[in-house]
Amino acid sequence: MVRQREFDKEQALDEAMELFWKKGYEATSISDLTAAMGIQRPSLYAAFGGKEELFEAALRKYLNLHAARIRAKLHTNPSVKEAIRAFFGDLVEEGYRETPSKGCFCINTMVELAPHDEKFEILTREHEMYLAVIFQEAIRKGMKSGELAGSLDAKGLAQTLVVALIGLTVLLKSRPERSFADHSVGMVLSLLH
Amino acid sequence: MVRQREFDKEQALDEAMELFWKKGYEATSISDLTAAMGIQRPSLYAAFGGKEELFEAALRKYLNLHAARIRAKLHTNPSVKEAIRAFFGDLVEEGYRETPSKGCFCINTMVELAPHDEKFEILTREHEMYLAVIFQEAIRKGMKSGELAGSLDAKGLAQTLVVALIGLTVLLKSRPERSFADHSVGMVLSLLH
DNA sequence: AATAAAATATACCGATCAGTAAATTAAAAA
DNA sequence: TTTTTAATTTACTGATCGGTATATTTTATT
Repeated sequence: MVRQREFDKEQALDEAMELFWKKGYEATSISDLTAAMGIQRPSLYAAFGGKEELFEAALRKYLNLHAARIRAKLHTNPSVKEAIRAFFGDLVEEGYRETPSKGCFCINTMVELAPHDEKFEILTREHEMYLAVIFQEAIRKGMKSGELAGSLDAKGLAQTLVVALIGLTVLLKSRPERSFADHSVGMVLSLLH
Repeated sequence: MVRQREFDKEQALDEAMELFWKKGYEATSISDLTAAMGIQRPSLYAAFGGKEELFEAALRKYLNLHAARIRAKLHTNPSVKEAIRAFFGDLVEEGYRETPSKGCFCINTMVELAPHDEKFEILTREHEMYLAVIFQEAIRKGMKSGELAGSLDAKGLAQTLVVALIGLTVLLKSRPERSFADHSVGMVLSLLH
């Protein structure tokens, strides 16, 4: 009955995600996108609607992958303290290895679009709140196991870790001396003691 | 010998700074700028060179004002602890009052331009390092006066405050529940004890 | 008053922007 | 095999982009 799509929609969305992640919304043109996605212009509009709809789809995909990746990282190590330490260590490590530093697609969008578009304000806010919940779960787990003091404020601590995560991610884009990031990570982790 | 400029260059630069700060580099057009600055297009190019040069001039002006404002805020209160508490309190307060939240021009530039333009990577990095020095001076002052423990790591602590400042500023763009910001501020301030 | 230098205003440049109309091609259903 | 539906390709739209050529106006110097 119908001709079928010649490209893989998820794969094309992945390419769009990478490009929007790396360059942001305004600096990415439809021509950039079609080139990276390997499709023609009308195919993009037929499959994804338009630039903003495509951006939103790419961001939503990123948010899902991002949250899942963080949750997984926080549960690979039996020690919650070690897991969180490794998480921030890897964050810094990757920030210096990757060039240029794409940072976090969610954070990039909070800065570029959230202030002027309520849809992205909500989307990014809910993601950051969700990340706080993920950290909170890990902290509670450590408190239950006795690894962390039962007197800790799990929620406040988790929210503080998210603030530090955002701050570090943005700071790394300017490639400061390594000790700047390392000292900050150490200080933040000391809140777990 | 020559006709003199009919507009005030510093005043025009202020308008450009506000606009770039609010909208970022890519989303701000020359037409937006001339309208806000109240000048004609060729006057802009004659006085400032071009879009990127104007952006850099606006950013440099912001960085100077920003650093001076922070230094002043940290020295209005005889208690360093109270001064830092007030600083972060005001930051959160303003983040919720101002709509939309312009955030920090330096942070916006770190996210939008630093990863792809070494000039802005350096400019923003040096500003954040300078902010850390300003915080460090305040902390050392508190240590000398006996208000803060002499065992504190002033440098690391100052760098951590900068990371928290960045994280909070970005987070506020998504307008999270107030307690999110307040709890994080409280936790970070607890590092001063 | 004449001259020279720079700021102004109008109008324009080619390039690129996001988005689409029209024609062609492919493939499933009849 | 014919028909129908949608994906592809090519080419295009008007609008806007950053930047500038040209001509006019202003003002200090001669």
